[in-house]
Amino acid sequence: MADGKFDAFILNMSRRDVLSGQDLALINSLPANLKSFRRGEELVAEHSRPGSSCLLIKGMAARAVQLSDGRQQITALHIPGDFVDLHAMMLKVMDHSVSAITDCQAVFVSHRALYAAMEKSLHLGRMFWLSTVIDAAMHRAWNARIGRLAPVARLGHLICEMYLRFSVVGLATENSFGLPVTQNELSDVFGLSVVHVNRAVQQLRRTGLITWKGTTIRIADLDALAKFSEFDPTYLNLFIEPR
Amino acid sequence: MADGKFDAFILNMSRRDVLSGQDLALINSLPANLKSFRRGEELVAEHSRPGSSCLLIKGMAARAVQLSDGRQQITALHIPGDFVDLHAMMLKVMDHSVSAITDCQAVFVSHRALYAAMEKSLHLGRMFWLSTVIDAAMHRAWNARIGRLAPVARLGHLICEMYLRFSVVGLATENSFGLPVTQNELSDVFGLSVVHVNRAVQQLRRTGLITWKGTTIRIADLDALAKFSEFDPTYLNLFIEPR
DNA sequence: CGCGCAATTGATTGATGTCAATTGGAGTGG
DNA sequence: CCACTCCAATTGACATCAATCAATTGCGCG
Repeated sequence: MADGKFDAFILNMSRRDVLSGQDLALINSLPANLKSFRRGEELVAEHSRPGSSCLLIKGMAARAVQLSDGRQQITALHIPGDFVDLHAMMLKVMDHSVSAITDCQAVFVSHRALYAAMEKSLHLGRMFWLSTVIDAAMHRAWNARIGRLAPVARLGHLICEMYLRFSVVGLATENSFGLPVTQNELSDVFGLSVVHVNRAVQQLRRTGLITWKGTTIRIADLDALAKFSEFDPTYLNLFIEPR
Repeated sequence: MADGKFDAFILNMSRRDVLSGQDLALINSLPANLKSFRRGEELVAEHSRPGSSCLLIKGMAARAVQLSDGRQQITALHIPGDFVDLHAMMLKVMDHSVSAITDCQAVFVSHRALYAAMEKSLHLGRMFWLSTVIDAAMHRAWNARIGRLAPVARLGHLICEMYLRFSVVGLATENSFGLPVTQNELSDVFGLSVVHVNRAVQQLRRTGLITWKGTTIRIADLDALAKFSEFDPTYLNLFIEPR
């Protein structure tokens, strides 16, 4: 324990509720099986029945729903500290896959160990529940983004979200962060063609609201970007509440 | 208790796991505050902090994310037996609203009572968790639908989903069910214009895969419709598993 | 230096939104 | 039972948006 594997997850949860010493100890003593993945590799396969759930430690991963003709929709982007696959504990059979967007590291915790920890602390159990319910809230926001926002606004909205999420786990500076996602992957996030994503990126650059060079995004004016993109951070649940 | 308010919810859960006698008793003894709503009324307001969660008994309701200019995206459609707002228990602040699509009835159960029941049965707590995690899986499927399916396929996909869900709670016949949702509401579900929804409806009718008169939809060939619409029911979790 | 992937561009086709009527059907009052 | 109203469904014409196709450019890395 205290080897830091769970630090980012703890940061994440601590932004939403106070964790007791017992909760922290239980988390840190979870048996964690560290694995590394190369960009493009699958962490969890669609239709599989995982016996353990993965928590991302390093790099980025995506959940994707696959279509029969090979197209896919990315339904979530995950960053260090996200307990990505807690859903599998209740769902039993994966309705989607999780794969590495960059080289990444994740720890796998068996469902047996998670059940045991939850029995010792009902509150910790609720924290796990909370984590999946925030995922659901993000799914809703992504739905609205795809369904109702113009392409440029979709981009701005995602940038606001990712900036805040990276900030929580200490991976953003005052006004910039790294987003190692290709435009092709973004096209699967936004339900657009690659070409159109590219045009949206350029259009967003022209607004002057952001600078985007390589994988580094610098936000010139977060409030203005949020307004421009109809971004309301409520769904990220970044407030401490007893839960 | 045993007044039937929770029957549809129990049907729903029983299709996913075995409920013990204790679980059933706990559910049926939950203090339930019945309320009626007229079409268009709000059951739960965006940004509110509900102290209780609602379970739909009769009629249909929709979750919707609102945009500043009045547009909205419907992120879920709910039918009798759906414990619609369990999410609020963990989220504390609503990131979306729930409103009546038809006249409807719902019971409200206080979070205090739900916490108490969950303390008596960890398994029941997991059933509540499961319910929200299935919602998340549906959100993912809806994401893929909006992002990657053609308008006609989106319609077919929704029809498959609603048919199965209505079947579970005994509200569908062998091959038909009632879907009291206007094309205008469907446009907010699919992220399309009303006009285009109308054209998609007609196009789907022309395939002969369904008949749709008034609010009644008859499915001529479910397998063919599912194939046509890239519908894979995995995400609905319609299998019994110990959870 | 050259390979390979990602980003970018232009031209074109096809899909979807918008606008403006019109039709159809259920319910209401006379 | 008929006229009227309201709302949902439908239609056609047209403008826009976004996908597709086909290169080309730019950049990181061996």
